Amino acid sequence: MSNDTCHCILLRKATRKVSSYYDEALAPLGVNIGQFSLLRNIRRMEPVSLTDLAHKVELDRSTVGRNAKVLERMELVAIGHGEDQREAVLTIAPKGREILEKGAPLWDGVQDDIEARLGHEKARQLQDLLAEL
Amino acid sequence: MSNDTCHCILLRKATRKVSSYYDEALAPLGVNIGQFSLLRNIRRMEPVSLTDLAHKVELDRSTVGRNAKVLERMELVAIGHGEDQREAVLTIAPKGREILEKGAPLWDGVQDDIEARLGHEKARQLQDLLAEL
DNA sequence: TCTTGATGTGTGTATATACCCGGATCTATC
DNA sequence: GATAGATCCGGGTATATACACACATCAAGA
Repeated sequence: MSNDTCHCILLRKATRKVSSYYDEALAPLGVNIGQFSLLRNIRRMEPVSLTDLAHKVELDRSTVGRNAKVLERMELVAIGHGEDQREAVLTIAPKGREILEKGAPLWDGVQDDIEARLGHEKARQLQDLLAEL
Repeated sequence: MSNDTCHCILLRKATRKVSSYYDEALAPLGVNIGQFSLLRNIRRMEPVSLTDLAHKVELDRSTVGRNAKVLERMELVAIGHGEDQREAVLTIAPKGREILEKGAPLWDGVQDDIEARLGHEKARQLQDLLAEL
């Protein structure tokens, strides 16, 4: 019984499902929604340190560090050093900008699909509820 | 902009947050919410094969297999063979039943907290919305 | 300047998750 | 009864995520 009403489990299922929608749409570009979103955050803050970025996206620093490394290997992001030699400074690489441009309409498509399915009212409700958790 | 309205990213954030609520509550028992929930599902279906369990919890078979292995190492679950020699059959071990009993009130606590914070109305709304995704 | 404490990373470890592939077993068909 | 196709699992590989610990660097004070 309880498994069907567990807020956590239901959230996880929904997250896996919705993630796959975005992942499928972005697949032609070779990135998943987590990477695409991280890329967008980096663009908005670049040049940005791992710590600042991690704070922004509300993920552990080490997690962001490892995710960033994947983006670096894909040549979507450049990881350099700031004046403070401790800082790893992230900037978007040319290929990364390309992905951002090509990915925008794909992301829009999924976003629109979801809102169309739920309706604007419910989509808004959902976001409000998630923020209250 | 878009990162703040991406259904997927917001879902992920909410999921991580809510997971931590349950994880903290269950921490004294040494299990997390994913393990506890899996345990509950196994109890409900035991003896159950990996494939059937995976189908039930909507996770990949290999994922469930690996998660089950962790539970086996913790001695919460026993993994044996059915008549069909291919099947890995899961059953709850004595320690597992203990965890299930002790965990129930802890799980209830978190569940109640969340519903108290949101209110029954919104809690219900949330679950309905998640199901529509 | 030297020491100390704070800050920023990277790595080790562990779980969660998915996809793919290979090996074992079962089943149906001939 | 033997073979072909279906089914089940395990392991390899890759990303995502967190926590703890060690190392490097910086900044402030003696």
